[in-house]
Amino acid sequence: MKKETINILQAAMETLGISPCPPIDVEVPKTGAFGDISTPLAMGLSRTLKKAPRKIAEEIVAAIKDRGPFEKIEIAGPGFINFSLSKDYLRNTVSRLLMQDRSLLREDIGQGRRVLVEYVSANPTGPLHIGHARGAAVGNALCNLLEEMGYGVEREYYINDFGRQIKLLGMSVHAQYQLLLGGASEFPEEGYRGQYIVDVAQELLAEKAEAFKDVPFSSCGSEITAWAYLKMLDLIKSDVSIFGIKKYDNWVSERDLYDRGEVGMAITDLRDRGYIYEKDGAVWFRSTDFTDDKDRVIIKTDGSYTYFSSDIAYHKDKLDRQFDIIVDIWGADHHGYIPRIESVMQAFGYDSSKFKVILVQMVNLLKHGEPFKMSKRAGTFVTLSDVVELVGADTTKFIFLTRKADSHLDFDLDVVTAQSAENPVFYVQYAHARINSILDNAKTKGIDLSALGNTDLSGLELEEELTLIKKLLTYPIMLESAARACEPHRITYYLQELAGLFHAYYHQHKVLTEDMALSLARLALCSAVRVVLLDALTILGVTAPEKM
RNA sequence: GCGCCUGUAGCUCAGCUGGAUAGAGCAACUGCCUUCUAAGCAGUAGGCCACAGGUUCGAAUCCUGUCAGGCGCACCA
Repeated sequence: MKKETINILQAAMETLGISPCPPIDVEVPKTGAFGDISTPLAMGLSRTLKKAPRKIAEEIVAAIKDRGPFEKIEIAGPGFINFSLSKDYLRNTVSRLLMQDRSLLREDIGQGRRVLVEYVSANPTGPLHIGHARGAAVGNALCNLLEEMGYGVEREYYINDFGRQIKLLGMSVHAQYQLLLGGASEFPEEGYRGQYIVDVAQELLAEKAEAFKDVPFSSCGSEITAWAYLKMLDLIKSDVSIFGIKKYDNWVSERDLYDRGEVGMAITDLRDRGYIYEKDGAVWFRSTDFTDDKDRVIIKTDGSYTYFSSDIAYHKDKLDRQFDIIVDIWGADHHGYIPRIESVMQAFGYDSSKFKVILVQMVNLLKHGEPFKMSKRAGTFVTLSDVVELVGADTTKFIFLTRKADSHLDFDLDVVTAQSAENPVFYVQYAHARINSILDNAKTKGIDLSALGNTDLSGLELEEELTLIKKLLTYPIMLESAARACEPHRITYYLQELAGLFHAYYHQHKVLTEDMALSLARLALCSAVRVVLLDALTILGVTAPEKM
C-alpha cells in the first residue's frame, strides 16, 4: 500500500515537472475519515514552490493518471492528499495473505546488510535476574525483527570472564566448598552469597570429592575458578533457553581477547594513530579528541589494564568483522560509557553513525508494592528462572516489550501474577486461539478450508470487515518503522489494536452462518488475521497458542 | 556542580522521527453469556501533553530556560 502510493505520487510529480522530487512521506491517518493512507507532500512543497498547499495538492491530484488501487483521492484540511482503497483491493488482500504473498507482511529493507547486536552480556558470576530479562526480551525481539526485514543478524554475548569479578566467584565457591567440608569459613569480604554458590559448591564436592579440602585458594584457586565459571556459563545459557530467547551466534570471551593479544594490538593501533599518551605513570587514551569529556586511563600505574582496555579491543574486534551496523544494548546505568566507546569507534576510523547504543532502563522490581532491592553479592535477587516459573516467559517478554526500552518500568510481582489473566499478552493470544477455534469448528461442520485463498470474497461488505483488512495492510508499514527505529515495542501496540478489532468483529457478527459463501469469505478473513497475529507474535518471541 | 534519560487521563504507558479532532490498558460507573471460547464485547466518565518562551503553514514531538524524578560522572569491574 505504501509503495503503491509513493509510486503514484512520484509519477504525478514527474508529470508536473517538479524536480528534484523531495522524499515522499506517507502516513496512516488516525481516523478513517482521512482515507486509508495520506501524504502531507503538498504542504512541504508550498515553501519552495511559493504556492498555497491546497493549490499544489490539486495540481498533484490532477496529474495522477493511474489511480492504482485507490478508488478515491481527495484533498482535505490544510493540504493533505488522502487516498482510499477500493473494496476489491481490500478483499484481494485477504486472498494474497492466504496465498502467502510475503510482500504484504514485510519489505526487504535490510537487503542483506550485516548487523551485530550485543545484548545481556551479564557477568558470568551468577544466574540471570529480572533486570537482564528486559535486555534479553528487547534484544531478542530486535534481532528477530531485523532478521525478518532482510538484515543479516548476528546475536552476540560478551563474557566478562577476566578480572576481579570472576576471581571473586572462584573465591566464593572455594570458601563455600570448605564450609561444606566443615573447614575454615573465611568467606571473601565481597564474595557472592546466593544459594546458587552453595549449589555449585555442592556440585564441586560431588565431582571432585575432597580433592581441594583445606587446600588454600592460592594453590587451587585457578582450577576452581575455571570450573565454577563454566558452571555459570551453563547456567546463563540455560536461563536464556528457559526464557525462550533464540540462541546466540557468538559468545565472545574477554579472556580470549587478552590471550590472543588483541588488547595489546588494539592499544598499539591507537598509539599508531596518535591517540595514546603517558602521564603520571599511566597510559591514557585521548578520547577528548572525540565526544568524551575526559581522557581515559587504559593501563594503570601498576601495569595492569583497566576494564576499558578490553572494551577497546572488543569494539575493534567488532569493527574488524565488517558489520554495516553495530548495536549494543546496555543497561541504562552504563549510559556514561557511550561517549568513550563512540570515541573508540571514531578513533579506529569508523563512521560512528553506524554504531548505535540502545539503553534499556532499569527494571524497578516491586513486591507488595514495595521496592525489592536486589543484590547479587547478598544473594537477595529474583532470578529470571524464578520469574519465568512464576509469571511465565510470554507474559514477561510481552510486558517488557510494551514499553520503549528507555522508559522506566515497575515490575510488581504481585500485580503481574495476580492479574496475569488480564495481561495484554493473553488478549492478543486469545484472538489467535479464538480464530483457531472457529476454524476448527468449521472443519467439524465439514467445511473445506483448503481453498480459502481462492474463495469468493465479495460477501465481505461490513464496515468492521473492511476496517480489519485495512489494519492488516498497515502491518508492513508498522514493521518497517519499528525496524528503522529499532523499537520492537511498536509491534506489541499494533497487535493489541489488531486483536481489539478482531474481538469486536467477532462479537458483532457470526463467522459461521447459514450462508455458505459468506461463511467461507469470513473464514478467509479470520485466517488472514491469524497469519498476521502469528507472524507478529513470532517476531516478538512470544508463542501463539492454538487453544487457551 | 557537569552529563544522559524521563515528565501525556486517578495508575501504568503509547503517540509511527513536525501533521488533521489526544490514544490504549488497568482502576471507577452502566449494560451483555440457552448463539463459533466472557482470558471477550458495547457504553459513560476522565487532559493546561510538568511550566515559560522560541522556531513555522502546523509542536505532545524540534531549540532555549525553569522545576521534579531516575541514573551516571574511578588508575572498580
